[in-house]
Amino acid sequence: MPTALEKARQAPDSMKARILSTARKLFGEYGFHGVTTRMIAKEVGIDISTLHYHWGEKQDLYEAVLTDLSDEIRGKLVEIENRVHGQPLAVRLEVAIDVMCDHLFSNPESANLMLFSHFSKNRLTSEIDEHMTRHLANIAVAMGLAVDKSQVPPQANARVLAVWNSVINFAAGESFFRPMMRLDPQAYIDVVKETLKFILIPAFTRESPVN
Amino acid sequence: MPTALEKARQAPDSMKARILSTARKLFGEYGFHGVTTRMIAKEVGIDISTLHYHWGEKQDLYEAVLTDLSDEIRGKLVEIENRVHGQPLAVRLEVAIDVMCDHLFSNPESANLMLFSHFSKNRLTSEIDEHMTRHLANIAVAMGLAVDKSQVPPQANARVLAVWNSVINFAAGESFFRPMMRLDPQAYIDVVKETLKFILIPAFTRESPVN
DNA sequence: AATTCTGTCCATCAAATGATGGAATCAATC
DNA sequence: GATTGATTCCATCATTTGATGGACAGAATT
Repeated sequence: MPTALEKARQAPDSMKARILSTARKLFGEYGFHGVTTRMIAKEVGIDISTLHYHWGEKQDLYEAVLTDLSDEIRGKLVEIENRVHGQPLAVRLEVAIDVMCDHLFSNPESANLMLFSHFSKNRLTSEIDEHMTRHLANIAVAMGLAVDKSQVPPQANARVLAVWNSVINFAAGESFFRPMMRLDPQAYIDVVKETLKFILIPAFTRESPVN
Repeated sequence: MPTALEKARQAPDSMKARILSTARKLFGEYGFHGVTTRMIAKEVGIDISTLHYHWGEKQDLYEAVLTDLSDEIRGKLVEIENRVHGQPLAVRLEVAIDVMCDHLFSNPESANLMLFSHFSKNRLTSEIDEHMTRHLANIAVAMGLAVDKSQVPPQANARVLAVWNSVINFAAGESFFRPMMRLDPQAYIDVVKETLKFILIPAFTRESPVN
């Protein structure tokens, strides 16, 4: 008998997982209201009934997408923390920027989904919000901006948000920014990484400048 | 006989202007697909026919909203440029942050609309995109990152975008960020301004630090 | 072999949505 | 006062959309 954990992790080619994956891609491109259940079903190549059978109503599917995204982000943050443990802040920032950029540019819908979920006034995602709040608190502690992850001062939260947002913006905005800069995809990624380091590192290392 | 210019500037309480204003507010809150013409008409207190009579189809109204927004942004940028002319970069940044924050927090839908129009994959707004591209080129020149506004290097564009986005993010994300930080509106604005200056000014002044 | 369970699709529904034609209202002009 | 033009609303349409009931097929279980 499969455990609850095993059941939760769908085989990646199961119908339920394929629907989730396609829904994630489309919701990331067009937002909740810009996607119809028929669009998702057609992209998967199934009937809408099959979609509803597996995921219930549209909103449930959307929330499943956000939960999936939240888990993925947590995984990336853990990976970063493991790689930079004990390093000085400038190095931590640099690695975090590189890892998050590589990840977000390989998964273009992730950044869009985060923007949609943070900036839409349809605040129907309170559970995901709490996950996000925890992630940001962890980053604040990791960056030395707070000592206790349950008591992060507003200034620390704001600084973490500034970092976090500047990273996801360049990923989510690629379809507008990159044509504007006339860069090919790889050059765009390189310029974004360089720019993020240019902007972010001096702010957090000015007490003891690297140069 | 009113000139074309006078006709273009609607009396602010004319029906056409009231519809535009309400549409702007709602599109800023819920995005293009999240708003129905009936929602706008109901909020104005009129029939949908009246809305269609003045603005044609929904998409035309949406594009009018974006054009309106673009004009407003250009006005603010001109205002900033007038106020900081001849000042050193650190001062220019500080004033720009203050003015843009004050403006965006007084017009909460503006930041959302910009996010929607830049990050949505429905790139139906090519004309507005060109306006935005020009605005960003002007900022690049004003910040000394480019000499010729018709030839802005990608790095300069990226740095301007990083600044620009970090400002509008805090405005657009207030409904998520402010509850997270448990701040009242004024305190939130103050923390945002302080954070933006903390992040942005060191990056652009590290050759000659202020301290 | 009969039964049950799971997954899939077809047909269909009710509500929402974008849009329009035409009547009614009202002010300006003749 | 009649006429014209602009504005507004009511009634209505055709599509789209989210969602469901029920038939059907195949696998698993008895």
